[in-house]
Amino acid sequence: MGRGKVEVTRIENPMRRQASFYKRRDGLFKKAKELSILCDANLLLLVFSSCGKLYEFRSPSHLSVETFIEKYEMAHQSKALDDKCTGKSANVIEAEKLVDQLQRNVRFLTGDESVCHSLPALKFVEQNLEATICRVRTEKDRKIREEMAHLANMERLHLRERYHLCTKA
Amino acid sequence: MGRGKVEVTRIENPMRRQASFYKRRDGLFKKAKELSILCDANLLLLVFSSCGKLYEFRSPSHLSVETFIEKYEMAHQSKALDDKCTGKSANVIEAEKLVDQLQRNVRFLTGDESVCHSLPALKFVEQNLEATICRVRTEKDRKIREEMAHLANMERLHLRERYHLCTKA
DNA sequence: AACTATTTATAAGA
DNA sequence: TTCTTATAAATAGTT
Repeated sequence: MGRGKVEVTRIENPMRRQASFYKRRDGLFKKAKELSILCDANLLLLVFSSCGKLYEFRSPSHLSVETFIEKYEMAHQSKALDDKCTGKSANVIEAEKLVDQLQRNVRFLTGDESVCHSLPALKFVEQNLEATICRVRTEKDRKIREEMAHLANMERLHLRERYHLCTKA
Repeated sequence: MGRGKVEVTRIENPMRRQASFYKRRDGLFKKAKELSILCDANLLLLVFSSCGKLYEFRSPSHLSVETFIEKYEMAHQSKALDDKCTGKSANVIEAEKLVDQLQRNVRFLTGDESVCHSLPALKFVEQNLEATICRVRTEKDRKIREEMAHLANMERLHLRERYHLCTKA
């Protein structure tokens, strides 16, 4: 692309690296936009320069970065579900991953790192967390009942089997 | 790019659109990779084809998509903080946005949509939420105490002022 | 998948 | 930065 073939390795000269960054960033965003329009694709592009500045492109059909992440998570959900069905021991690992992700978001919300939230904001978050924990507990209780019913059924079958053995003897 | 200038508008022919998608997607990913290596930039690229399939690129220095989102949130945090300092009424709107984001993540975890989580997973999530709500409450209480102290101080100053007025008279 | 005529991107220089 | 330009790279249409 230009005078002389480019070898894909880090540009050591900082000036040239910066110049190249501007040009290639612009080029990449242009290409991203074209792909989304020409081919009707949804896409998210986040670029952080080496000094930490953020540049962002989202295809217009999507409202927010979060919407993309949601879709991304959806696309991974089926995989996670498969893992669950095959290797049962992967359950906890999966849960840990999910919770870790939640933790990160929560850490952002509650702001361990010097963000001071307003009182109404905190009240709002608190209420929301209460509602969420309620939902999780309901689901947990349902699961427990389900498991107990399953055990009870197993027990019933087992007893019946023993009964048959006894009558045969 | 190619035989004839391209006008940037949706390709209506589905076959040609699909062909173009493959080529441009590959091109875009190549460019993304080059930018990250040549210019030492961190970047995330998520592409969803029109039929919903996900293609992803992350610069190697980042471990996960979540890490990117975290950085993205950080880059927006300062802006949010500014909003808070200027227009105090923006507080609740900001909180609502944050909580909405949390809600989305939580919805994914608790799975309103047919994902059935294991019992250990749910227990883990529950414990985690309990810890979180505890943190939020602590912060809320701190805020309340802070505000009360402020009011008490105002009251004290007010009383002293009245005392001066009385002694003068 | 491959080819190839063109357009497009961009590295280096000004 | 911004523009110019020589050259490499991408890709639309075709096979």
